[in-house]
Amino acid sequence: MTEQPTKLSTEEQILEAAQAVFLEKGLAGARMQEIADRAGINKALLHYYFRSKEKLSALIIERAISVILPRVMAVLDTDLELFDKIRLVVDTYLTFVSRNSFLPLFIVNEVNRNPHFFFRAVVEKERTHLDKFRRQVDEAVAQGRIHPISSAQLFMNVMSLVIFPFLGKPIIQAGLGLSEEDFKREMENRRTEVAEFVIRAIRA
Amino acid sequence: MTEQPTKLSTEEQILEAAQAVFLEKGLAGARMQEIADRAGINKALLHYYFRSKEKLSALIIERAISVILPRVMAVLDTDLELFDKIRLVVDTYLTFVSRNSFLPLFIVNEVNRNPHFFFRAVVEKERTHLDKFRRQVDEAVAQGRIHPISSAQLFMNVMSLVIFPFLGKPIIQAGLGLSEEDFKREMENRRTEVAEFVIRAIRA
DNA sequence: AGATGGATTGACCGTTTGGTTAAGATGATG
DNA sequence: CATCATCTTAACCAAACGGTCAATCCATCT
Repeated sequence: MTEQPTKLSTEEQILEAAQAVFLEKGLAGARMQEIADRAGINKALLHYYFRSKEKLSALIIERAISVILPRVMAVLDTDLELFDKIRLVVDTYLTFVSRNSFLPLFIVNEVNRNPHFFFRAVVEKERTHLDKFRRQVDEAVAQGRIHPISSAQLFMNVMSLVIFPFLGKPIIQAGLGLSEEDFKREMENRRTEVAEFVIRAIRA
Repeated sequence: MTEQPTKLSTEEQILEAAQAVFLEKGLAGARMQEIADRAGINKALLHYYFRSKEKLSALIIERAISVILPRVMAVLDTDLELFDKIRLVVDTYLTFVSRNSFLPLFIVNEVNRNPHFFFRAVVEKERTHLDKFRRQVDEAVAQGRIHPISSAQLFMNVMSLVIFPFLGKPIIQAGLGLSEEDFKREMENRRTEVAEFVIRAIRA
């Protein structure tokens, strides 16, 4: 029974602690001391590995984005038929974010606070995937298979329906009087309901 | 031509400056010095009017929420037929937020950071309005006028479609390659498109 | 003019914050 | 065992921060 919980390297311990604190407190609210404490190390060591708060936070932001963005983009890039693609992207995203429910708020926050960084570092290489989705939508409209809708609006709608509930969780919970379990159950329902909602909205 | 831009009282000047800084930098990122500077006053005077950062921020948060929440709730409380109600709430919200585009991010942030405050201070008195909307939806489902959908899911969907684009603006802009004017135009389109999207999705 | 009381200020204070430094562990290598 | 680079620490530092204070300003009233 030698306790050895897959001992993480100091660097990995720091990154996990940093991610936890940054997601919880936000960029400005996070303290280097707290990150060090949670990583079980000294504050000096923290600066030894990652020279400054800025560099550490930039790393965490990039890590957070690069973990979630490709997941969605990969689905949008498949050759699935449009409705199935919508079903899959909704399910993929909701499944993932349910296990990382602080991520959306953090990303949305920092991307708004520093759009340029996000724009250049991550999106420009991923835009091709979106082009494929856009053509697919335009084609379906042209063929009369779906109601006239711009790909931009449809993209926004799917993103909104999938991401927002995690950002607005306390508002929704309070507004509807949902307990933690209630909310979780409703989120589970969304895995199928959102896609069908969208499909009913656009099906010709 | 006596320039006199409706000279605000010192207190009002402070509140406006505080709101601007808090929305821009977030709660933790905002500095009392910057608020004082923007209000054109001394930092000591700032504490003379509002004793601490906490009390000032609590005021701004409450102000922000109480400005936007009743607007939506009032619409949900009207006797309009369901589809018209959806049209109106979408239009009302989008019109208002377009002119206060930093508000949603700020509110979502602080409500997540301190849900209890939000829950007790604001929502409990407003939940009655939502009950009316919920009954209306349940009734429409029972009568077969709309597709089976829980009022919770429908509420989340409308909220999502209306609010998220403002939170995810940089992501959407980058993803779709929209200029500032492009984005603004798409948001203008949403004023009518979102409601019709929702109605198509639920109409039996 | 003098007194009163709220509004306003510059100078100051204690604490917290991100960051540094110099001195030691530690462990692999010759 | 000596060497050397990598880790790790306690102690420290300057700057920034929220907040306070005594002193002034200034309009109003007597």
